[in-house]
Amino acid sequence: MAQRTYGQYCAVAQALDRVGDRWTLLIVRELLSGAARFGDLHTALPGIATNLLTQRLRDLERDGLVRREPLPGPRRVSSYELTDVGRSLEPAVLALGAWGMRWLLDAPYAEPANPRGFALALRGLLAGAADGEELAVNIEVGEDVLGVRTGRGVVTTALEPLARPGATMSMCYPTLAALVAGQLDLEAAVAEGSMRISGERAVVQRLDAAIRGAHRQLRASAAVS
Amino acid sequence: MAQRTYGQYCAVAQALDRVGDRWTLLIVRELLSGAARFGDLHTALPGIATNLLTQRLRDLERDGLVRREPLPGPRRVSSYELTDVGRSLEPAVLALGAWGMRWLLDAPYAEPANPRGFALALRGLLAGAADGEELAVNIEVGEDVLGVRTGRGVVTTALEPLARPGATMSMCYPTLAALVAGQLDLEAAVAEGSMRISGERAVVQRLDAAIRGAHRQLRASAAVS
DNA sequence: CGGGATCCGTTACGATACTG
DNA sequence: CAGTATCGTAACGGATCCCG
Repeated sequence: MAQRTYGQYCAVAQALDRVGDRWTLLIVRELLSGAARFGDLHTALPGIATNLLTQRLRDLERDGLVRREPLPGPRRVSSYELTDVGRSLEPAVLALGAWGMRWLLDAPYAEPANPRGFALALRGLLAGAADGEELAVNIEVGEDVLGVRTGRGVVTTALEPLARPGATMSMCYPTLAALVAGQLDLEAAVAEGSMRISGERAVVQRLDAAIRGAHRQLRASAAVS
Repeated sequence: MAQRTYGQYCAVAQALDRVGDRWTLLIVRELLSGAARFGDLHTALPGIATNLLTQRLRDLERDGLVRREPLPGPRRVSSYELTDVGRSLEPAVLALGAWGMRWLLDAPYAEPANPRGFALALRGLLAGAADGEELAVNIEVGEDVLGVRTGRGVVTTALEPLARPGATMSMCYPTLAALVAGQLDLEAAVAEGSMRISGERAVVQRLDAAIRGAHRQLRASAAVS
């Protein structure tokens, strides 16, 4: 938001002056799962015009949320990644996602599949629910592998597989969506054959318990409505 | 955002489809401190056009975040207040504010004074820092009185004075701003005469400690930048 | 006077085409 | 692939007017 700023003496307004523009927070959402190239972002943000994506990235760079790094190689290809300032938006993005989740709880899965979105969603789900649990799981879904690790107060998810996972789960995106939205639990998914599991069964069950715990919290806070 | 929706299968996008429009989250911010009338909102949101404020309130009402209630009296005056769905946005708004606070830490106070904004800011500051502390303080500032109460895991602030506060503080808005921004602590403010205190001195000191604790956390997370 | 509705110029956005 | 250029459309901002 270069021109239309609120300029209020208010922290929320200051935040929105940086990330309140259309598409901006969704770009940040993507980058919260790691660096990305222009084309990655353009794919993950269906409907954004290329000039607008350029504009937003320039704004974010100017405001110190995003750093642009030229990739090695002959072609002048850049990679965009969050600075520490940008990354520190994660709690706010997760809080917004926790609020917005209620409209997905009963929604059918919709294309296109967004690996980064699911990585972030899992991080948000597990952040409040998996304290103390030490888990390391790879989730194979479509072409992608999400590495999920929870520890003491820390949850990390990445698009890279973990080297030594306690277990590996394999499924398609609609199944993962149903799982994250709390429409399906692991038992049922395995029973109906939409998910395959290898590795330690107990690890998977603790993950399931954590996810279901997170949904209990979500449903409880959404039920007031 | 009626027309331009993201429509993605993503909780963040769903949230932004409801509160991602310009001004919308600032309207919610205002209403988080209690019901308000059209004119109150218009005053608190300098620069918003009246037609736009009307439009946003209608959108929020349609999406179930805001309820419109006719006030008693001959004139057909309405009051707008958040529904439970709307109120459940508070964590996200506070998280955004915590992130945006860094641009206020070294900024000079700017008009206009926004009592509701300060009430919310205090809530955000104390939410993470005053656990266990039982405090009840009235803050007299300008024409307004902010009632601040912290208890076990709960912080409430309102534009109403508390009936039996442990202490009462009196100051002007720039002083309150400096306090909330961590530019000034209570000792200094009292010493320089910009603040008057009555009631239990210990209560005020515990409040001071809580605020300074909150700023330690803020500075720590912002220092990474 | 509070609470809007209407009108209109300006800015931002969205779609597509084009270029190094 | 990573943008730039162009252009029609939708949203915003400011002012004015209206109505009880």
